[in-house]
Amino acid sequence: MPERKPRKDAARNRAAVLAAADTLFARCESTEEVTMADVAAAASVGKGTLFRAFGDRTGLIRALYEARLEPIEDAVEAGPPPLGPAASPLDRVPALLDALLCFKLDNRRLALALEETGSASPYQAEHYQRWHGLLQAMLEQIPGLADSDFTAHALLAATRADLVERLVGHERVRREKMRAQLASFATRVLGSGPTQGLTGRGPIEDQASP
Amino acid sequence: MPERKPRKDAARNRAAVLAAADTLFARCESTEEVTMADVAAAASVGKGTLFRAFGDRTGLIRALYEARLEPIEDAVEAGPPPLGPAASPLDRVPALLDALLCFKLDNRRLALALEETGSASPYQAEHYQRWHGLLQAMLEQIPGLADSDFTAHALLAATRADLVERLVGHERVRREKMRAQLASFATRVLGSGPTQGLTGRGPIEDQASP
DNA sequence: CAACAATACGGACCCTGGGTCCGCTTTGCA
DNA sequence: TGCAAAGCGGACCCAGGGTCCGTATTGTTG
Repeated sequence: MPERKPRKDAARNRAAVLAAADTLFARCESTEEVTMADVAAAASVGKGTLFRAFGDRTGLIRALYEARLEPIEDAVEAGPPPLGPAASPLDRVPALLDALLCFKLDNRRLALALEETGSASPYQAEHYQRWHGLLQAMLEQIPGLADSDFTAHALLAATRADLVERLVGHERVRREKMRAQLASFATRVLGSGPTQGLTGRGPIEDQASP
Repeated sequence: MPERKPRKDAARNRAAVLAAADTLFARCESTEEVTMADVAAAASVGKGTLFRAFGDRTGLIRALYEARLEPIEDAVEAGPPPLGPAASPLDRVPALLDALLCFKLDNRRLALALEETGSASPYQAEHYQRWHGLLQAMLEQIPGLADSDFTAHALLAATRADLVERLVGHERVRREKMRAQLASFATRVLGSGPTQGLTGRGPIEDQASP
């Protein structure tokens, strides 16, 4: 494959931009108040460099987002139950939703930015496809559950960044409460209770937004 | 109250703008490709007039949206069951969701535009509050259902414009199929089947998008 | 080490598109 | 018919995403 290794300065600049963007996004209320010029300035880099490295605004946000998402992907792909592949669907579906919820709680700004960016919102993001496909496959293994495609979408919709933002930032719902509510909702949809409850702060450690 | 009646030409222009915007939005794939200048030109009106009448882009879209929404609001507020207030919650919740879904199916572009506009998406729209409040009140009357606030949000999330757009425009799910899936999903969440099924094209007649 | 591609840099520049301003026109009341 | 008040419209403004290209770095080759 044509994977050519980048020049040293290019790599350094890319990292600087990522770090600067991360800081800036975390500091402000909405990512929309951070301009590309701001990011470039904060990273001590020219706009040209910024755009060459990430293509466009969406590319930058996506890069940031996917880096943060990696731990969860690993945990789902090869981690221990209830998130990992060894768990039974009845446990794993709630676990996945909970992991996603926690992720959005910890990365509100970023998730919000990504789901708003572009036109067709989160549905065109490649990782959405992954979550949906996985969830659907799990739902299909649950007896008596039809419409796995739609159901997967509907369950994921309950973890959307702007809903989370609304509940946490506006209605002041507490983290644990929201996790419990989502779990209970999922349980209802699945048709019977899971074999174990929620514990701890979240399935994956991650830097919380300030 | 300080409700002063507008001048005749102002009223005419307002109507012209509304009509022009409607046509333009219906014609294009995404409302984002329609600029305010386009709307003004199509309505044979200056940009100043346009902005004076609606404040800003969001105002225009909202005006269009709320006009379309009125029939549903009436039906919910004072219509016959299962949408009207006489119905039991177990019938009315699915009916409301179905009405909302049909509305979004018939007004995809518009709903999409509104839910994307601004930052905190649909949750800051005043009509969302209404649907949510109503739904929550109904859920509270259903025995054995906790977390009515969250549940209402989650159910509404399943009718979000971009999800509808995704299913209909991308996955090519047929209208009736989607209605059935949503109904079935709602049923699951409510904990038991409704006392009647779906019939007809939709609860409210409305111009379909071309 | 010198020379030279190839690659990257960066900030001046462009352009779209939302929103404003203000001199002119229309309306409608007296 | 006269005269405010209300409204009109399009020239204008400006933020901000994205591009361009002359210059600077890199690292490779003899």
